[in-house]
Amino acid sequence: MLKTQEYLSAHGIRPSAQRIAIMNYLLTHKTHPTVDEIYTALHPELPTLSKTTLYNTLKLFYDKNVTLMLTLDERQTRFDGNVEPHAHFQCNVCGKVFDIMMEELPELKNVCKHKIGELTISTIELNYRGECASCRGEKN
Amino acid sequence: MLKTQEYLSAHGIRPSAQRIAIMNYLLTHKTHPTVDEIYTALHPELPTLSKTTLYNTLKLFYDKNVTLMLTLDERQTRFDGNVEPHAHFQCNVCGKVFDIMMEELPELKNVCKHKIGELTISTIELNYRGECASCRGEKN
DNA sequence: GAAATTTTTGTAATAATTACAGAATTGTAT
DNA sequence: ATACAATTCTGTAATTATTACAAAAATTTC
Repeated sequence: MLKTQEYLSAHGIRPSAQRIAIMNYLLTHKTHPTVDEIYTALHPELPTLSKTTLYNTLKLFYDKNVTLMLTLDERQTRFDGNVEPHAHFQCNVCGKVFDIMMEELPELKNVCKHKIGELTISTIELNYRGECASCRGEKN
Repeated sequence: MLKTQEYLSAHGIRPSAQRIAIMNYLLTHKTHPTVDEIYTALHPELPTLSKTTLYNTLKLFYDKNVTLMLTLDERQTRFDGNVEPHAHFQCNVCGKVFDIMMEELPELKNVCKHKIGELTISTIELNYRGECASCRGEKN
């Protein structure tokens, strides 16, 4: 818990109880949760937490670069506390999202620059979709 | 107009007047329009077109692989009639979306397969974000 | 310890998307 | 051509993620 607090401070985020709990949840759950999932999970611990606070906090985390916002589904935004360069794979069947570590991701910036030039790239998002191992296995 | 009709038929889509108009719009406007933008643009031509038809049709096009659905913004889905392998760049400032042709995109499937294996990849989506040439130029 | 600032909360508003059921259109068989 | 069946289209209403806003609570500053 102390670690999370320092992590927030180091990124210029005042570590309130709510913020620590939310950040901690994101750091310990690599499931790319939606706002609703986070809200439900934190409810026992923080019964007074409001959705507005959750939205505000996640926006703050995003602005301070400690959280990614993923627009994998068209309806709900998902959040990711892992800000290392990596791609995502979402299964069409079960909907689960998997991390794919990919050191070569930053190199893709050059491919884009080479094609267009003149522009400044701040982020890259690489999303795969298909059928995951366990859903594929359930076919037989 | 005849071309679009054949294109739809070739993909197993019955070419109604609405469908032709919508597909035609997507093929001639590479701006990655939202549902609202398509609706407004087609209104003079098809005053009775309903939003529901538009949603249903775009879903159909997506299922039949003649249209991409882009989840670049978290709120609105955007649509793209260009199904050739390409990436997208969205400007943080003006919001415009640019195509980045990229033949090497299918190769990225192998990178993912190599890391995880066992899974089936159906689509790849690569999104860049940053500042476009003209917005960058307006700084001075 | 009081005032000022920041954070949190709850409610209400907004807006994209979907559900649904009837109307219109199109295709098919006699 | 006509009748019937299937498909497509339409408008309205419901759903739901997100945002706006203003007051309450907590924290910081002096």
